[in-house]
Amino acid sequence: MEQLNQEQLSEVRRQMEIYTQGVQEIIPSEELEVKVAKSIMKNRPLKIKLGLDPSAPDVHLGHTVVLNKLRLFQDNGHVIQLLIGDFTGKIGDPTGKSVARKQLTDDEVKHNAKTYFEQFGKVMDMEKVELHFNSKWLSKLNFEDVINLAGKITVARLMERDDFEERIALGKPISLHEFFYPLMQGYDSVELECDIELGGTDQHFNILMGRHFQEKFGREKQVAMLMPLLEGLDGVEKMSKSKKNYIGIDEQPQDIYGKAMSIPDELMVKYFELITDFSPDDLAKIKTDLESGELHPRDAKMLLGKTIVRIYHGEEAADKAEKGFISVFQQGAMPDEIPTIVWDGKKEVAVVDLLVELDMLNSKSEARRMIQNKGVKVNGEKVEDTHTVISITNDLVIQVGKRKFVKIHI
RNA sequence: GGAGGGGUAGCGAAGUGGCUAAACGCGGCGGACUGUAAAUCCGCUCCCUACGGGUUCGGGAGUUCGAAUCUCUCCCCCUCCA
Repeated sequence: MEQLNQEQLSEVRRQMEIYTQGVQEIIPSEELEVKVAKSIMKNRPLKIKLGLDPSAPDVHLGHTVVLNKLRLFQDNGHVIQLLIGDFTGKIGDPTGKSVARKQLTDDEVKHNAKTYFEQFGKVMDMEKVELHFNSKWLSKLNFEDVINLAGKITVARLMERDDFEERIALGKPISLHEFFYPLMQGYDSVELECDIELGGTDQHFNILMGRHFQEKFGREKQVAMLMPLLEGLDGVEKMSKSKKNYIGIDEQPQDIYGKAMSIPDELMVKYFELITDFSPDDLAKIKTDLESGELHPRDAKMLLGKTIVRIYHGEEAADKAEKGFISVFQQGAMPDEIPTIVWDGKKEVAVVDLLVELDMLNSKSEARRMIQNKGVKVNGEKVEDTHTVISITNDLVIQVGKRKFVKIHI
């Protein structure tokens, strides 16, 4: 290999520092540096792949851990390859569930891809992103091709996958088709000739399959970059839509702020590290101040909430969200902005009916319970009796629990 | 192809003719205390025309005064052997 000059060498170091920050694992880490060096020397951008599940298009903060990293590559002139697993999605990820994933129509896939595109735009420059669908090549393989592909990997190797190992130990079933999922993901990397594949640590096995197959097909092997998984609001499970423990980047500022405030303290630092734009120095200061007690955990969390809102909605919205939070939750006032619902029903309504019609609760029984538990307020006054009848007036405010408010307009 | 085990509320799991709208645990929700954190405590957790009524225990049909519990049948899942 030709020698890098001094300037190029420091450029390699600069980029490496950026890329490796906050990454859980790089496999193998030396190769990343080689790739970056080559790219700089030959002035050829690296291709960074990110695989996406076409069935869950709501982007939340968990995704942004990876997206932020991609963005850094993009900022330095490298090419991001977004791969929509439209074909793979039909087979189903081996998650231990017996229920087969429902097949998506082409329209749904397109729609979901578009949603990704719009939401990713908040983090990266979509103009420069390459978009791919793996059905393009996977749907063309015939049975012979598939057998050939399968011949390039051993069963023993496949069974090393944590999930499979676990299920074998527990005596749970593994369908044969599930073995093909890693094969397909690996083959995608062959097709895309990617230099790096990014993903969460849960993608460890699949991403290494990319290396394996690239080698079998005589291509240059990709580097695996694994980002830590972000736990959701419950502090235990990985953030995901199905667990309902997520903060969506599309959500309202107040909601984002509020949800951020409800994360367990132990998670704060991790959130700061993975989903905010603080510099390593700032992060270090927050950490030490928290430890010394100089920074109250509550205040740190408020800073976190404000920062997240700022990133996705701007400075102004962040200020507003914080002020709203202080007045509503710390001082018990009513929020400034309450969703308004136009009421064209009767003027005199039983509370229980009202709560259901406003869609604040699912059934009258639930409404009665909620009232008995002292969780319903009308214009700030607690409703004591389940039989209460409300006279509807303009701007009447109904509150359920601590956070649900609705204002009525006639 | 053979043998066996199983499908109960969001999940896990009791219950095997009336006392079961169904124990218990988890989760979830509300309240108290707080910092919409943790811990703790209290209450709730099928629906409704609500001191009562209606529909629930994989689907359907039956036996019975009465079934999640018994019979038949269909569907689905799992384990072991070949």
